[in-house]
Amino acid sequence: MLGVRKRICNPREEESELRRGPWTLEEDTLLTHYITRHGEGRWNMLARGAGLKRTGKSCRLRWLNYLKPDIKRGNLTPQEQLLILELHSKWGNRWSKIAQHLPGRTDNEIKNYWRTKVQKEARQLNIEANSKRFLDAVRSYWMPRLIQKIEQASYSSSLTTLDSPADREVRSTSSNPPVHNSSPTLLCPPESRFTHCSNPGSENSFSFTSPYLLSTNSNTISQQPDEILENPSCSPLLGDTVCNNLILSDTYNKEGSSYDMDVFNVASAGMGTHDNSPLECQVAEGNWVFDSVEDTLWNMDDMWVFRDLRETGI
DNA sequence: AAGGACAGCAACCGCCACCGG
DNA sequence: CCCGGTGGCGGTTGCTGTCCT
Repeated sequence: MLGVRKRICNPREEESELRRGPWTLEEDTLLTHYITRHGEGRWNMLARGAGLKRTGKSCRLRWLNYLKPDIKRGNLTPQEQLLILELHSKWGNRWSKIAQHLPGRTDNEIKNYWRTKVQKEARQLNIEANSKRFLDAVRSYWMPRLIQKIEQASYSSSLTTLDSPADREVRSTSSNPPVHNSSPTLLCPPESRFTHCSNPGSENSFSFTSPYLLSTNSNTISQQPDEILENPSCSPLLGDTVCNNLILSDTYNKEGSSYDMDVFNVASAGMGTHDNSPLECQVAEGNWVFDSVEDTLWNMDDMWVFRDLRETGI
């Protein structure tokens, strides 16, 4: 598609011969230099002023999604993925609103993530991507799974820095380390994990590093979720606030979901209200607990083995 | 080695809200 | 109030690289 010219639809476009398709390095340079000198805005004028044969919209998109200096590249962290799941459950496909809470990430990137990763899973499960069933699946399994990863990463990094005898004592008496258990079951039910995450200052808890907390430590973050900003009762324990708002807001504690991860019937957790196709969900070969902490990219494929009961005839 | 399938993602499109004349 | 320009947003497309057979 390189160098593809826009279809000539009217005399004005014929006159300007607007370019389409991938941007060249030269175009990027022109746009960047022009914005550096003159700032953003008035994109149609900007495009002409910069000598670009592009629409203002195209220039805006290129700048916001690719050229802007604070754009963060690379895979989404588990924290970011967790945040996306939570915010999407609240706001739906409000990508730009969600992106406001992920510094350096664009709405386009988040949208692509959702479509390629999350919706793909929904298709494989034969669940409507925005259905209540899927929302429940996300809340009940994928989000706790991400939290687990975050916890593991946090604990792992803390081990590398904790080396005094006192620290070792704390470690040896801690009730919360991610014990390497050979059983493919949860170390503890999500409720208890959330409990100790709600007390981040405790000396013997390994802290759950919430995405909001991380964001607060970032130089670029300027916003927090609306609830936190709007609800004065959420302070002063930020970790507590985060946990309550982020995780325990809805179905976790209310629905009495079964957390027996060996075999889980989706319908028993309040799902299956939209169709009558109960799914059997199994944790894939112990991955729930012992995934490599270095595996920072959340791979849903290794999380669950779903079988449609209709196929198995159970 | 070749080519088909698939995933990831940059870019485009259409719609809509806002704003100034 | 109307209208045209502009920008923002969500949905969609299609190119490219990678994996698989």
